[in-house]
Amino acid sequence: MRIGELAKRAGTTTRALRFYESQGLLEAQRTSNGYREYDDHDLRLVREIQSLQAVGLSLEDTRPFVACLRAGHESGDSCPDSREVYRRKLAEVDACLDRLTAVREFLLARLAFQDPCLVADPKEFQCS
Amino acid sequence: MRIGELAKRAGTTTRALRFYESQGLLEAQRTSNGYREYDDHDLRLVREIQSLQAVGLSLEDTRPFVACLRAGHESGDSCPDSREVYRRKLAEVDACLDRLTAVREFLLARLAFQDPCLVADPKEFQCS
DNA sequence: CTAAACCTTGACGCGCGCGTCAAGGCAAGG
DNA sequence: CCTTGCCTTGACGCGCGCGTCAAGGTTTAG
Repeated sequence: MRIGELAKRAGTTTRALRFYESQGLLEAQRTSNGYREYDDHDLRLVREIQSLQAVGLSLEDTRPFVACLRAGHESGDSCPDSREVYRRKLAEVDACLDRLTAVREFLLARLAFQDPCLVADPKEFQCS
Repeated sequence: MRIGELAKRAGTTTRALRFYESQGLLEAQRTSNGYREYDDHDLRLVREIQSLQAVGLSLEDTRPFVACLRAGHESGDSCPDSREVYRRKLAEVDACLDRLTAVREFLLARLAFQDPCLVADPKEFQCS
């Protein structure tokens, strides 16, 4: 299949596919007229990239998964490098959760602080 | 005080302060030679901006807080517009927490089982 | 007098994953 | 023949909050 059909079947754009190729994530055969030619295996690679991006991994982070599939493994995350990416991302997510939880509590506190303005001295807290 | 001293006292850079001015967040008097001149009130404004940025608010979101302080209020978050920003940000944070929690569970599942199952439909997992 | 250390405006760079022209080649239908 | 709809490479745009020169002017210390 050519790039347009691959894009359609993967639910993405030709621009994205060409970008993946420029980043060395996706390769393509070329027909005599210079058109890119893909097969179902390439579709599988693109879907792998998409699902990983959906989880918040960067394109760079998807590299080991793609390499793992290219190496013939059934799933992209069965290789050590891929699993290391998972672990690193998990640590990032945990840190992010902590930070956001703190931010959330800060916001709740600030919102609650002046809500009792109806009870407090109206000269100190202005609610308009 | 001039811009260098304000930057030092606020723990930021002159570039940031000039950028705030270009965004209409910070104003400055000018001396005869064209230098910006600030006072303690401006320092207060800058600190307000910084603390809000630390919570994850964009510069645009700090605008109501600065305006609130300029209007003479004791705290930047005592005005309705500021509180609305707080509420909107809280909703964002809550949504982000939900997404990150889902991502975390996905990562844990993938790491736990050597033989992984297929990914669910790719949804948006974009979190700051 | 010179050098250092301030200040000014203006403009480009960066990360990241593409979107969006631009300018053209190739293949097939009418 | 022309149009339509694919395809090619190349290059700039975007968001956001500044960093980082560039090319000067001003003030102060020695």
